[in-house]
Amino acid sequence: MQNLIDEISSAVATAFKEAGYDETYGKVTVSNRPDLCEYQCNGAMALAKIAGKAPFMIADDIAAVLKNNTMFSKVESVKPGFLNLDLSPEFMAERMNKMATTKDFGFEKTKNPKTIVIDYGGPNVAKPLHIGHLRPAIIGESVKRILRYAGHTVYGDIHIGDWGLPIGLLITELRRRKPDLPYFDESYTGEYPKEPPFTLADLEEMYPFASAYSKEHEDYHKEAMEVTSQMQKGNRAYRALLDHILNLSFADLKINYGNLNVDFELWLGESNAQPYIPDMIKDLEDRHIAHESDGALVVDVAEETDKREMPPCLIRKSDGAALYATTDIGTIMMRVHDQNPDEIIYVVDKRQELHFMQVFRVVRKAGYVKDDMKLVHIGFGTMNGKDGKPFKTRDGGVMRLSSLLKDIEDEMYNKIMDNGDKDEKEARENAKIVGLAALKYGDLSNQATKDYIFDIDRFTSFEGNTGPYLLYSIVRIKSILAKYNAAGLSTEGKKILPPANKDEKDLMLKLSAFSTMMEGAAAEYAPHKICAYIYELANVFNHFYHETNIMSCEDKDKQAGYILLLKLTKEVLETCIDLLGFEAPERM
RNA sequence: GUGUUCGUAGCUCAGCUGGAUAGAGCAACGGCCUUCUAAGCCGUGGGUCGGGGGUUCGAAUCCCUUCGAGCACGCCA
Repeated sequence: MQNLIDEISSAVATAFKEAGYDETYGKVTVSNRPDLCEYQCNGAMALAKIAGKAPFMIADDIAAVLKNNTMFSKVESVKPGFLNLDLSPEFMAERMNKMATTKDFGFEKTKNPKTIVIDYGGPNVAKPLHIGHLRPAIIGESVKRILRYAGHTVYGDIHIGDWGLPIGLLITELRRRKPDLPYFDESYTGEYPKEPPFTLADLEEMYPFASAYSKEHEDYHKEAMEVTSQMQKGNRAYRALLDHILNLSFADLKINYGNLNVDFELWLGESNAQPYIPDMIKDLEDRHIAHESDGALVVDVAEETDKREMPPCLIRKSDGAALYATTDIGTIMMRVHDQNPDEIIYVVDKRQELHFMQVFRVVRKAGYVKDDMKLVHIGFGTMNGKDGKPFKTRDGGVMRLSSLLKDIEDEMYNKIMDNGDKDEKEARENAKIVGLAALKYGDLSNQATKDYIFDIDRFTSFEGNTGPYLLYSIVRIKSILAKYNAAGLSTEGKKILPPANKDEKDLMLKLSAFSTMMEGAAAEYAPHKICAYIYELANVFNHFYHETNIMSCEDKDKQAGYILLLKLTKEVLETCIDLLGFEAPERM
């Protein structure tokens, strides 16, 4: 079903044509002066100069044509040349009923469905998730859901860091501690044990130790580099250890991402891209796309139109090792081979903008991606503390994600209990659900590209533009729907009636904006647009709720109409929060 | 140094493909619970949209300039 804005626009455009003007000026927008009208068209003013006619005269002509259109209850041309429009209640009701009974509330899926890979994880093996992994997970998951809702086929890839020196360090440290393991016996030819010789906790303790130790001891560092190199070349024992490390890490990551309500279709990592690298480097050399510079192999990616200095992209170090960019190029080749996507989206810290610009240019220059392949870097900003500096623990360290989640859950729990809830078990469960919503909404309601201030008190507040406020609004609707059903009433055969007052109409107008909002959110990868929308929707609902007595309404047709309207509101809100990656409890 | 992002109310943020009086929330102050969850609703005060110039009938929005802040700039990932 057509967008409301488009439907109105096309009616106005037709009027422009009928009045003898260029119909492309018939664009309608939601009014920025709700006290004056619901929708407005400013086309007459833009057209005035070209048409050589005063803008208000044009607006008058258009208004005259539109006067008889039953879509509108008010058509007015105002002073400089505004065209002000109100929709008729009957048209509004028809629109609502259609919306309530059409799939996805009448939102039309894209006419050009794409295959998209979205890269939004980036954790490292054997290291716990920390605060730095929060934004990519939250934003990436939401963007994935939004694009999927828009009709695309989307694969989320965790893109785990499982290839570099960290693995070498772990193996080196393991050998130092347990030299007698069969993995370190070069004459050993049998099967390696199925059970890992360490736990995840061991690994999490070993890595920081090894990392620090290697910085102090040159020979240890060299050994780790050698082990890394051997592992990358396919050393059987080291690969077996890598598998153990990966298995433990994956299991743990699944739990931790699960707690965030985040999941991935592809559990691939840097190691999976390695098979593509040797041929890729050879190809770049053979075709003289890459050349040597100070002993390293680089690809020039500067373009004439560059305003900035564009340093070449390094793809091989002078010691022969691959780097970050090399792996990312290999990963793109792997994705082209496996999913053949039309678009790849990276949800990665904005500080890496230059890196992605270089990588994207290399793959284009080398022709590794089709010309119309879209490569996007959604660079998100830093999560800062209240002091405006990057968020840290009290002692200045990097906070674990699990600690952060626990802090928020506890904070929520205390607030719920303070609020007079007596059931501790339910309070606990709700604290988890509402806490996650508080966290995600707090993050997503900001534009992804901007830095933002993480303020646990503000995010978990029940008041204002917060996750909890939205959930509360949904719960209120659920409660009244339950009461209606419990009273043995039914909306069978009933319809949403034309709005009788401003509160009803405002709610309907806001609901009608859903499709347009979704199009914008999908086109711009902008979860914050959904946040802004549901906040406004919750506001108009709460206002309506406050002004309207539903259960005590004598007129059963009217009452059923209200219920249907609330049901629609609830479904739209629930759909939206699902796209943001959280859910509402039954009661609060 | 070069480039880039940003600067909107005391605080946290929307608005930025140009339109009518720049919007929310928090904080402050004042109302509304014997009636569907007051985690709600209503109201009051608070802004020369960093400064200056330009384009335009019209600029928070586009262009230039200046000040201020963050970030990135070949062998880490």
